[in-house]
Amino acid sequence: MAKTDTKLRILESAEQLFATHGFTHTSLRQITTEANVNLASVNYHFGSKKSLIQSVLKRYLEIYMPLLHQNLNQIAPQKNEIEPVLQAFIKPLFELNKLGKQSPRNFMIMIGRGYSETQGHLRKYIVSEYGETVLLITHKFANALPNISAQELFWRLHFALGALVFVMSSSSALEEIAEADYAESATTEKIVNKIVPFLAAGLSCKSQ
Amino acid sequence: MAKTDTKLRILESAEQLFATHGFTHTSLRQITTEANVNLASVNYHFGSKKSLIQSVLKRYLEIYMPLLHQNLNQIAPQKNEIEPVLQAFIKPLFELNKLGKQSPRNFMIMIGRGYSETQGHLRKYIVSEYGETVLLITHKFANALPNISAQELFWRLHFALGALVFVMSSSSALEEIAEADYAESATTEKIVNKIVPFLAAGLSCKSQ
DNA sequence: GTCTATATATAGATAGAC
DNA sequence: GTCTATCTATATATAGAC
Repeated sequence: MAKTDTKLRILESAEQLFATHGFTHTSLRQITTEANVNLASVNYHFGSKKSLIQSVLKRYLEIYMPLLHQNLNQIAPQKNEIEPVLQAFIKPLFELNKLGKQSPRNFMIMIGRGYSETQGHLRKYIVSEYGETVLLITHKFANALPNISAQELFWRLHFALGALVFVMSSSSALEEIAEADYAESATTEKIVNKIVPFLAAGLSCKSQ
Repeated sequence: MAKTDTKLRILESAEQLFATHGFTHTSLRQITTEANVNLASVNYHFGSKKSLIQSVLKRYLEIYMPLLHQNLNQIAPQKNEIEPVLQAFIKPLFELNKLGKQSPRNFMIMIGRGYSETQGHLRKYIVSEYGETVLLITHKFANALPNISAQELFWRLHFALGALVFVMSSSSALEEIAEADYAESATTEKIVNKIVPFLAAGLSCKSQ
């Protein structure tokens, strides 16, 4: 066990615990115990807990956002063809499997928590750091949904994000129920496959 | 200021703070300061913080669930007529306005937090306490969506719940953005009106 | 029922030896 | 870079006077 990977060990344990229990429910003591490193090493390597949280999210965004950008650039969605756009979000999500088995799920949960627990800081960070990709996102959706106004699209995209984040956050509880009630093993990938047509229909519905 | 309403004052302050900051982010000191009562009175009236959380949720469920049951009984949804079913959930939600202006929003947020912060305890409580209404819910949805299997419906209902809970939780941040970017005042009621057709389309989409 | 004072636990952060 | 020991802040909960 090389001592130089202390920083990485902290990142991996923190990610897992943040996704499971939330940022504030997770103590530095839990993280360092799980990572098998000393308590003080978090502050040595990251400065503070807040900075550790940002590092964990950054690690994902640095992989995910360029892949998303690339995928979005490769599609030319036709009118009302929304599923290819959604797939451009899904495919790079599962590229995160390379970091760890639970990473796609953890990433989504942290995005959700970043929205509701950090007073919009995460959204501002994404816009400032990945502004071009954010523009590309709205552009591709606007192409696929030319009849939807910008503000209507704004709300629908957040409904969609919410549905995804919520099932991921509650997925351990929901998976248990699904398995008990329907003898169905519900992996992250299966849930995502179920949610794509749901979101596609919602995003492209007629406005009243 | 009658001293007998200490219990009510605690409930109201707790509700507001729980919805804004979450259960664990809210301290008994914050609650009692906000309610202008003594710190020790929470434990006198409720026994513990955990029990206070349950009391706050109970207060809403006791009003909401019978109204929901009644509304569901009054509809006879035809095939693919999903909006009346959704309206049966929405209408009693705004009956909670009687308790306070922010109550519908707070209730939804607490339902969401109860799902992801309490390891499924809330869901078990609802099923055990309002089992008949839960059965009625699945029954009405099954009537409106006869081609959807039970487990597919299970997931779709949770996607819908997630979308609703997420926009409510993030609504203060999202409202700010919506107002800044689209000069649109986004009240809880407006958001709900936007989400109903979105959810209706998603719930009744064709399975792949 | 309400108050003060305090017990008890646990959090994040840091100083200083190695 | 890593460790022990500890500081400081804050949390829930309670004992006991009034």
